[in-house]
Amino acid sequence: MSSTEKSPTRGRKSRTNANRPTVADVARAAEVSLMTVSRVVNHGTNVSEETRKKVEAAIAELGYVPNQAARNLAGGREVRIALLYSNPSSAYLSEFLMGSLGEASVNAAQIIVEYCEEGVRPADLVGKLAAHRANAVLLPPPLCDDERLLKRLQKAGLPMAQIATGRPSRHAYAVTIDDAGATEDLVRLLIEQGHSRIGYISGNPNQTVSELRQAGYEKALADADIAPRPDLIVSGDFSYRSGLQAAERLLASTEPPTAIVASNDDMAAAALAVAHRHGLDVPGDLSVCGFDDTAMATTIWPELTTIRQPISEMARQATAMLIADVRESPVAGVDARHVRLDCELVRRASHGPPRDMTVSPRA
Amino acid sequence: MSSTEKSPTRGRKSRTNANRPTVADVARAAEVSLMTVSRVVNHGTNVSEETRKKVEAAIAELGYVPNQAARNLAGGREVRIALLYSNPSSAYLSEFLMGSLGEASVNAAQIIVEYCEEGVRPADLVGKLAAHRANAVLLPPPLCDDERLLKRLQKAGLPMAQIATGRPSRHAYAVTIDDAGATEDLVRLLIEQGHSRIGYISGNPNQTVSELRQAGYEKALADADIAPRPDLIVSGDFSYRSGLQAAERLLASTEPPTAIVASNDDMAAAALAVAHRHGLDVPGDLSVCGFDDTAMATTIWPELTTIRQPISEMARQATAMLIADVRESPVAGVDARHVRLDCELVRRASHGPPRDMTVSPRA
DNA sequence: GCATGTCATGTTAGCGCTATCTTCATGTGA
DNA sequence: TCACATGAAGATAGCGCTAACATGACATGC
Repeated sequence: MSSTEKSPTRGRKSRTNANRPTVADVARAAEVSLMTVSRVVNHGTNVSEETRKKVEAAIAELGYVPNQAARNLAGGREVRIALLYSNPSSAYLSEFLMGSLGEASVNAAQIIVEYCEEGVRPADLVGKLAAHRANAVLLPPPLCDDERLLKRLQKAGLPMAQIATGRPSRHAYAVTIDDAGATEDLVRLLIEQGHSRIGYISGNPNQTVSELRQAGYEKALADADIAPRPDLIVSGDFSYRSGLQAAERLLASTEPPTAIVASNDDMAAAALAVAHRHGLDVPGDLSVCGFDDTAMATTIWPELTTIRQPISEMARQATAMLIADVRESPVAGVDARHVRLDCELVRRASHGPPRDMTVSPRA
Repeated sequence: MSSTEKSPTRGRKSRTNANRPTVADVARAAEVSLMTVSRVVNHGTNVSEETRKKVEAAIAELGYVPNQAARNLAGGREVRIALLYSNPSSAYLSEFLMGSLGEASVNAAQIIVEYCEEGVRPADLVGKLAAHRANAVLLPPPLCDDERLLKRLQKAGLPMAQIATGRPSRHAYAVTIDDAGATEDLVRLLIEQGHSRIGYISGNPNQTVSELRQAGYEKALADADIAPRPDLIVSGDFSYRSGLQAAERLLASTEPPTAIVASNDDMAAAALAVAHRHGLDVPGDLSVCGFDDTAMATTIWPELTTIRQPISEMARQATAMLIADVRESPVAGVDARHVRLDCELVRRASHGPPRDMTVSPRA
């Protein structure tokens, strides 16, 4: 029942958090007032260069680190960002979290991870968010495309950020990549290597990026005057399983493709497995490309040629936007901003010229 | 420059956090004092049943949620747990994070995710932790087995928790499973189905669980009076890549195994891929089993028979232990507690009786 | 009956920080 | 010259909560 029994500094010490230096300590050391220290630590306006240096020296010497709890209390602007997820693709999620948690940690914001079932009622969800005191929401795919959810969150006045959506909302922040362009690049690469029968495995139609990626594929073909063949476009849903089926169908064709572009890495990995099961050499007999550059891409063999999507960076930026919104702009929701990040074509070992090309290149 | 210009409630409102109800509001509504509300919200000792009900009703009515920042400030016991990771196996990490973040969120603790390179100097690391004001450390594998790191953290007086280690330290909390027993069960299952040539792909020797799992394999063989064959034990390092090589070696044997037990799912998946490349049917020609039951196990085809390791629950419990330590026990480090959780053999489609057994069972 | 204990509750004083107001020195232009 | 803006500080008052102590109402034992 008693813990501070033998503590030499009763009462006092037991409440203080491991007697860490406080602003007061720094102020004393630097021979300035409390507020001056606070000003230096924060924006740093209205402080003379000389004073700032003194304070900074004192901070360094004492190893002062601001107490975030006190800051939040005094400032009244605690940032609690709910990360809603429904797609348990662990590779995506963990990379996402790395970016988001990193940014949150730097800015002393809280990330609350909330699993959101497929058919959850948006109203219930909003209630839950309130209970968690969330004041911003992070929406990775596929939730970023859920219109009802977006509308509900907007109505609740919560700033939100869509990550990797194909259709950024006017009422939300959004961080995207050029899905169409990236896919186009990938397909163009294959065409340049001599492929003309290029199969495509599309993504889940409930994610808006699926359309964009497919459009990129079609555009690349059109630009090269290759007539699109409907039998070379097979629908998947981003799962490995669906990739297996899709690849089987593509390879069962009477005139099978010499390359398969899958709209994510999981399905590309599945296509690879199917190719091997059919006794095909990759990339000798069949080139296979993916999208995302998740861990899977370098896990499997041969390593996948794919599009590197900067998931972690996207999460980081989205988180930063929300933090800025909550901390600064009280008129949230109107001046939403959309950001598009670059992505990169990563050439690895799963693609190459088609077999007939290696015999007589440039046919 | 000015934001509260037209605000009807100057000064006052701009500082308060979206005028949420506070203890004072609840106290007023319930007609009791501030402290009584606090007591109800916390431990709840020394409050009459009648009063408690009144307060709880008021809390429910107003939708009061305690302000954690204020609590931490007043209580002086902010919990900041550093999660050190070096193994970027995303499947593991994201499941781990789910458990840990969930528990942390419920208990209003902070999780700080810190990437820790292979050869980082423990001294530097401790410095970094101090800068983050971390007051507890979570150590997933393989860091949980780094003796130098453990020693250094202990010296720094930081309570720590090892997750999935084979060698719990006296100075740390630990959450483990019965790695040896689980592997034994798996191998026994194969033996019961008629296998006797069972290959084994071991894990990274820098993780203590590797030994335990292999010991389980050997024990199961010994119990069944099957002479161990050194050529059936191949070393891997938990990576898919190493699994490919190991499986190739096993299958290249003059008398190849009829089953392969890999000490994790990634390597089992690799073994599966190699089997397919060799034209072997799984499980018809070869049974393949894994360990962990990560997303990989159900992603690939056929789905993997494996050991389900409750990663998320392990992370949750470890986090809970650390929170309890920081919040309550000031004599940390001595009364460390170790917990062992149950794990489960998950029978899926990648195992079955060996081919010759299907012809003449019970040979 | 009075000292003493126990329980339910109230009062007070901060936790460490920042918003806001105030002060005091400097410019600046009429 | 003085009113007035501007910049660089300091003083003060809380943010919402809880630890520690104080109070008052009973029950207990001698």
